[in-house]
Amino acid sequence: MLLRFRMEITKFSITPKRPFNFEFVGTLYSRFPIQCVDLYSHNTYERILNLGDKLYLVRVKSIGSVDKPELSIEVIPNIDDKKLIEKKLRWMFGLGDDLESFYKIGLKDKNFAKIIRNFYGLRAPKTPIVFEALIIAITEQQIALPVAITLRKRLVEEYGKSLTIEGKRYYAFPTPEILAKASPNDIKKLKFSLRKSEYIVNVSKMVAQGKLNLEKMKELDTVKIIDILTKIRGLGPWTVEYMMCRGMGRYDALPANDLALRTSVTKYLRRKERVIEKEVREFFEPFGKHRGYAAFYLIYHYAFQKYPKKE
DNA sequence: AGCCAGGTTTAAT
DNA sequence: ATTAAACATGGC
Repeated sequence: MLLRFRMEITKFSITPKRPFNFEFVGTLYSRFPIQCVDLYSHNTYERILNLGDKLYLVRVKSIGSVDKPELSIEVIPNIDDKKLIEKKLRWMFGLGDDLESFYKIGLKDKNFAKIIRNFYGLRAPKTPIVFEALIIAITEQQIALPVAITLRKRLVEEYGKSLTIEGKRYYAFPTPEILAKASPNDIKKLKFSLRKSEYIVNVSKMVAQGKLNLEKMKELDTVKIIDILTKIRGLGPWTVEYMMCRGMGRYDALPANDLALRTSVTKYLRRKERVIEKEVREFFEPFGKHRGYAAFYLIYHYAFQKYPKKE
């Protein structure tokens, strides 16, 4: 007779600071039909977290409201250290972000205030570790977002470890160690350009060998981080600044040369010709150290029009 | 069918 | 110090 094991589940809840609109998490991750690591459907966010070299599936649902947020969490398999998961999730959902200060500045502008009201409680999502944001940034260089996401999915399914739960296979984002061992030609087979493949393997090696500690770099000055990282082949200013926002939560960084951002600012200012990087920087100047957050709001204001919410 | 999309490097002027 | 070409896919 067969015994069926039921995987043990850890359950708990998190009370975020208000405002937090959990639905926007879903909108962000289900905008494109292609989903890979961050999954969202049926009002539930799911993803694999790699903690202490073990994989966990985390499921998050909202059981509160924007002004009285409450999240219910499930972790499979059972984990003793709930605090560790909570800390990660608070980071990933941007629950510690200073929305208040950002809103205070943004509300001064009549038009920008409209965007803020539209996206009230939207928090910028962050990757669990900086490395993931860096690889995502490299993947997204110079190609359309849906294309980049397709490529990323191939990379994840080729190199990410996976966990099968309730008959469904969930992929973790590939670790630096795994990508360090890959050959650029293999990654090229996934339809990456050879250059990007080389960038990815090279930087993964540096991280895996301990020559580059991205987590530790969070403490450095913005200029310093950009200085150090842009010396690495394949990492230009855009890539580093994007990584700083998405992976380090450093919103004093601004990926000002981002084409979508330039387009967004152009539309906002009702200009005919696409503004240049310098004008983007000037535009976000009033936001000070929240400029990256303001950029995030503006870009999504227009992105939601271009790629309307699915489901 | 052709142009463009959330850039960076290398190699010319 | 600026400018151009190469990289390469997929969506419209």
